[in-house]
Amino acid sequence: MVAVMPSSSRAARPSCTGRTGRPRSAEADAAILLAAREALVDLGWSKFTMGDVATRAGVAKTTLYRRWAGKNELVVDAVAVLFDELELPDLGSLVADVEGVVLQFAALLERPETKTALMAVVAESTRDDALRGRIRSAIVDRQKRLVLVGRERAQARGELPYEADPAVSARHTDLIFDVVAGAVVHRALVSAEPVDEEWARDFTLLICSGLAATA
Amino acid sequence: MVAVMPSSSRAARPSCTGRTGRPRSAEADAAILLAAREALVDLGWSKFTMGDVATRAGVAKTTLYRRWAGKNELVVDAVAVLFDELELPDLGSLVADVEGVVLQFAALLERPETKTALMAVVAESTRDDALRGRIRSAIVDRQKRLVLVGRERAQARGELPYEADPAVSARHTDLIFDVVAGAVVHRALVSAEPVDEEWARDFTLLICSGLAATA
Amino acid sequence: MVAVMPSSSRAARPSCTGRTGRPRSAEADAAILLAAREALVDLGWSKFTMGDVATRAGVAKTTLYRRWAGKNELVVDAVAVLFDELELPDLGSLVADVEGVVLQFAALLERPETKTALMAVVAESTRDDALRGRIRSAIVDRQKRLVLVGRERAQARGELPYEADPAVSARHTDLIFDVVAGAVVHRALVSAEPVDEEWARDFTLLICSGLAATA
Amino acid sequence: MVAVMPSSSRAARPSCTGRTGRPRSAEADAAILLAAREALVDLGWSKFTMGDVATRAGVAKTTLYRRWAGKNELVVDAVAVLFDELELPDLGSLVADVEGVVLQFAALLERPETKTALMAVVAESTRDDALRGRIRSAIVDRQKRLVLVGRERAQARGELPYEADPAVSARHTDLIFDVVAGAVVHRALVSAEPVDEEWARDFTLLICSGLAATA
DNA sequence: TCATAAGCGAGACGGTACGTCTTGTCTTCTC
DNA sequence: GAGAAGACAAGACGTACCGTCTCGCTTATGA
Repeated sequence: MVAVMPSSSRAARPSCTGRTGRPRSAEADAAILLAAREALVDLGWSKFTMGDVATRAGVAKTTLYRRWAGKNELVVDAVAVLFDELELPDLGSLVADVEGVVLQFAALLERPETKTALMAVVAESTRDDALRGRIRSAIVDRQKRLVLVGRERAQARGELPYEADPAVSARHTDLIFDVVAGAVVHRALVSAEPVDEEWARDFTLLICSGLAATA
Repeated sequence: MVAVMPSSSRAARPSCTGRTGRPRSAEADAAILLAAREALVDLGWSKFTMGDVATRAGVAKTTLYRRWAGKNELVVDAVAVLFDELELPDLGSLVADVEGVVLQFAALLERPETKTALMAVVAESTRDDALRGRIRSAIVDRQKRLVLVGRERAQARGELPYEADPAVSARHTDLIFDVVAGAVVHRALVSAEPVDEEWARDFTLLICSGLAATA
Repeated sequence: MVAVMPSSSRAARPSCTGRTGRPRSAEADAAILLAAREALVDLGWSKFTMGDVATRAGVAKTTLYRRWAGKNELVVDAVAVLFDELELPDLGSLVADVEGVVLQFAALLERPETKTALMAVVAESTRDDALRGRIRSAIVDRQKRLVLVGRERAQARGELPYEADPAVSARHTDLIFDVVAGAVVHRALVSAEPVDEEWARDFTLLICSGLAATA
Repeated sequence: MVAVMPSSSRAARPSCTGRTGRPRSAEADAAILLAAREALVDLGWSKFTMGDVATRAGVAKTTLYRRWAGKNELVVDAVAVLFDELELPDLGSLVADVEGVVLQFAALLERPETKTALMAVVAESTRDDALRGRIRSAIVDRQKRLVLVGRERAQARGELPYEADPAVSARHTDLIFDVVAGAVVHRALVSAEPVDEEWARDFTLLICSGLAATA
């Protein structure tokens, strides 16, 4: 389990530079992110409003806007922490590890706050480079660790060969990440079919066979 | 290329049932869908408004709401037709066919109207069963034909074995569809990296190897 | 009691000039005016809509607009007939006659359709000369007969002198009409106090004393 | 001339009770009432819209709705202040005073904003008790002062006797108010004839004769 | 008798206003 | 100077009516 940085570390700089005046409340930060997740659960993305989050958090709207530029940024931060809970189980084989993480990821995407928020912020990010960058650094890149760890374990076990060229290795990492994450997301949210053990087994078999064959 | 049904066939109620009264204008239908695509290109999802579409189409807002319940439904119909342009090229081998359709799909996702709309309506559909059904019937299920055609060709060529059990076959179709579509969408929209020929080749190789190995 | 002309006689000319084609339905006319009065009772002026009247009358909106230019005109015709029911009772003295007609008029203004419609169309008529003319000919001028009859009776009884000059006589008629109608309307609708027998007696006494003194 | 209370004192809630938060703008209040009167002049009642008033006042629609429940309430407040400009001239005799105030009132009713608004809000008030109360307190009751002052002066001059019983006195006040206001309004707005000096003289003579005779 | 012409019900149409909601900023007072 | 409260400008929302239109049908005459 990767250590989770305090969520405020992603928010707009707290009062570091100018040290005069009342410092920002750390409690407010936590309350806002929690309230944002609750609001996502209760309302979904399209009825999610900044005013509602402020009310739930017992905070003034100004306090939200002082920390986040808008609802997109706030929701990215609110949801990102959930993704950090993912971890690669060590089940003794590549196939078992992949299947385990697929099911973990599917469980995460079943949570209403994740389900409704993830696609929404990605949609917004198609027109907002800064938001895309935020999603990438807060969510996407952080989870690539799972692929890296998985490959290392498989290599240690002798299931996959070592790759000498770091560029090829990075390309490989990205490819696997897109395939796994994309397939699970598509199954869960677009096809709207359950990512159950059967599907996970079929999918894992397909991918791992491909990996083994192309190695 | 699959024949495209007239867009009004997807709209709420064409003047089929009730035969009295003034019939709905087919021109209005076409103008609205065109205007909706233009608005998506110009404004993206979050600035897309029904009023703006009405103005662009030279139509009253009520005319939109008479046909579609809201912007979600309208956008699904406006974008669905673009997906019908996809077709599986016959390039002589499974690998080449898959690579071709991956690049086609990537080109479609590069179009600003598709890029911005697809994730947005999927995000909304997580809270709206009717919308989910509409997406499925207007977009998802219609494109599974690509997988079916591809498999048939590969089987005819001897690249893949015939599957006797129709249930297994359907599971297989869904799996491949989620893997291919999901991976391309994730690469293009979440990772926001180009789906170029190199990536398409790597991805196709991985999948086809897996398919061959698990056959 | 003055004979009431059929209401359609006030509507835009029925098919007199061009005599071919299907003639307008007289039943529709009656049904519409009745429905209009019912709608005024149920909804008041501001919620009164042409579409609602059409529905109540079991008639298409076009049928209304073929006969009346808008809701103002329709309502004037719908309520005008109610005013024609007023008549001057012959109670043996000017004071008694005036008191009787005041109470009749007050009863008419208590009816919800009259109450809500009269002020509304007068308000609209301040910006619409044609409407003002329609109100005058359909309502105001028709009721001046009450003043004329009352004066004639009073003159016959010797309570009021004969006026030789017709211009002075007409001025007098108008003055009395405005005073009586205006006072009752103001009491009933603006002050919103009951026009009961006590008020009618006080008012009649004041006016008749004035008439007697200025004669 | 009676002192006019600041118009905001009639608005729903000035920032009296809750003392936190940004206080309501007094400038906005004044600008809105002015804009409302201008809109009445330019457009009349039926084309008068809240949105138009907001635009004219350089204010958002929400700012209007925060203060007034709808156009009825706003217009009552916008027009009420004009009625406060009426005052009873002291011309030495009851007849002259009444004639003076009749002409003043007629001049007020000639103003397009008053003409179009007064009857309209009265019409609406027949279905809205709160509005009726608002009209009464903002306009009707405030102007009864004119009758009271006129009677006091006439009593001081010996033109009218003192009335001992306060109930009779109040009844008398209401009667005279309804007769004078009603007659002028009816002449001006219903009959749509000019309230000129000749009519004012005839009317005043009739009323004062009646008052003298019944005293 | 049958064409012509208007009336009629139904309901879509372009417009416009409604009253509410949300956004992101600003203003006031309190801590 | 942060924070809570809430007013503010801006503008989209989805609904309701308006008055017009376009259908297909009905009902009268008059050729």
